[in-house]
Amino acid sequence: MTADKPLSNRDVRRAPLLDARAATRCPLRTHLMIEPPEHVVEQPLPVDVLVRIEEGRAFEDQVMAEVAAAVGDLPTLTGDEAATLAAMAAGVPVIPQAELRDHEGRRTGRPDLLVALPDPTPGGRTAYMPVEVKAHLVTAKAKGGSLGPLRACAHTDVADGLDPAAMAEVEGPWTRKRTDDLLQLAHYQRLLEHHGHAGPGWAGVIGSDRTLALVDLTAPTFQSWRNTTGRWSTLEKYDREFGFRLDVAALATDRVDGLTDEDPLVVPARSSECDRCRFEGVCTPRMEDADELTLLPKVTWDVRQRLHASGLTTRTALALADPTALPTKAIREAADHARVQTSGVPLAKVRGADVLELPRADVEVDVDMESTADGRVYLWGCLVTDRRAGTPPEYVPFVDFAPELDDTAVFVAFWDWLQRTRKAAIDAERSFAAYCWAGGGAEDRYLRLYGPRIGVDVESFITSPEWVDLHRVARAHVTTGGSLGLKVVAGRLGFQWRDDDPGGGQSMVWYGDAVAGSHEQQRRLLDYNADDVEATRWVRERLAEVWADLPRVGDLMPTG
DNA sequence: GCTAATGTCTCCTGTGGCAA
DNA sequence: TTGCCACAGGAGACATTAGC
Repeated sequence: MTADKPLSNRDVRRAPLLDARAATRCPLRTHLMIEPPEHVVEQPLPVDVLVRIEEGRAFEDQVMAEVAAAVGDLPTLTGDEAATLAAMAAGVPVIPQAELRDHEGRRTGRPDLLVALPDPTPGGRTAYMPVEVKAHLVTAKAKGGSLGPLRACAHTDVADGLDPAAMAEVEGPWTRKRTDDLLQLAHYQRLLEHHGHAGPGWAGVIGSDRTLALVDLTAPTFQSWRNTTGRWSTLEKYDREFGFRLDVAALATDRVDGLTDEDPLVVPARSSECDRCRFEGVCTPRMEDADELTLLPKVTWDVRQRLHASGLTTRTALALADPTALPTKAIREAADHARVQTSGVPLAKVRGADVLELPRADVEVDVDMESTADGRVYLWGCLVTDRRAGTPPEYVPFVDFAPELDDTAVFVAFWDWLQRTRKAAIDAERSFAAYCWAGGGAEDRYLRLYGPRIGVDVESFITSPEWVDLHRVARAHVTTGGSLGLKVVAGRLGFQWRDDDPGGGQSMVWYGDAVAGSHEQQRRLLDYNADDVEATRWVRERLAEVWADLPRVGDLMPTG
């Protein structure tokens, strides 16, 4: 299955070569990289993102070193195209850090490894499959979000030669489906085809547990766009996505060279990529000016297209639409978000939430934990409030900043204190409740991790009415017109954090300094955690106070 | 009894939210 | 950046019903 027809409808010969990320990247970013706007303010990546990237590179270096040790005689290419072509021509079994270019297809790429396959190409050359090293899981526990049964081996098995077609499927785990990984491998496969060294479509990903998972790029994998009967292979999806970016790049190049004044093929639309894109400061004002629909939660590009087709092209138009005429629940919710965003109110009651059902108790404990990058909790922070006594809330942290973290001991101290506090409340004939802002369920997950480890029954506590997820409560009652994260909801209710940048990821960086002995960063982490538990208490108190005065989302109208 | 239409249920899959 | 979870919509399997 080769790309036997041009992927683009335009003359792309002057467009720059696009790398493997182009097919998954925002197409407008591809355009702006070629035709950058005048005033781009470079936004440095968040520190925690940079740390993750660095960890990913370190992992890759380590894996590559292990592969080199297993192979014994690995050539050193470090991105040399001529050396890569020479190595392939010579049939070198494993080629690291390859560099491939395809000027006709306007492609360039650097696969981590090229591994020779047992059967040659129809042209009699050595066939290769591309292999990428990724610092994330390549296996899944179940069918959901997977490619199917796993075909896998140890990463060092590349030293002995691989025959993916002859490998048996592994019992148990499935192959995780990650679109960005798959399209990247498809990009390398097309590069190998260009040079006449492609295999039949096998590729591999070495994951964080050093499993080498084999994938078939020709297998039906993706739901065809607006086609419910067929499925596309990874290569077909890649061709469609890459071909569109080529169109975008070709037009951008022509505009830069003054050959056309045709409008760009893409307009700014919000996606998760925006948060780490250097053009975010350019696109967001444009989206605000255009009253762009994708500024609303859950309005993806596909939903936006459906709304445009029905004549709803702005947030204001959607806010004014008759809810009963909107086709799906998701779009009706998007219309409610539009009402909040266009009316300028910070918070509104969701439909059907007339009575505030917020569990309260005489003794209330707000809980928030912080954990290390490898998933061990070093801090359980608690804010205890005795509402009957009327005394000020007290922050009680259970923490270990030692280099040799004993996270189980931290949990034991936290759990014992929580149960003692609960028992004392009940003995004094007072009601008790503990609150968290769970969202993704991190607190529950860690309780279930540590509870069995120390032999205590956390399950009956988690499922009891005494353990309250305030995020769930908030979701059932209010909308911000956007995120329902603690930072947003508490902020809309007037809470202010002491630290300028109280992001969860930032705290991981502070933790590294704290473990190294920085008392300043230890204090900062405790303050940050104390603010988080104070914020959940604030949400509970303020929500009860302002509930009666909050507008109903159905009553909101766009202003201005 | 066979077939097609319809309804119900479960699983799959994509997406978003949240945390670290 | 990754990982996990929740949710919603769609697809497919299966059961039921109506018409012949």
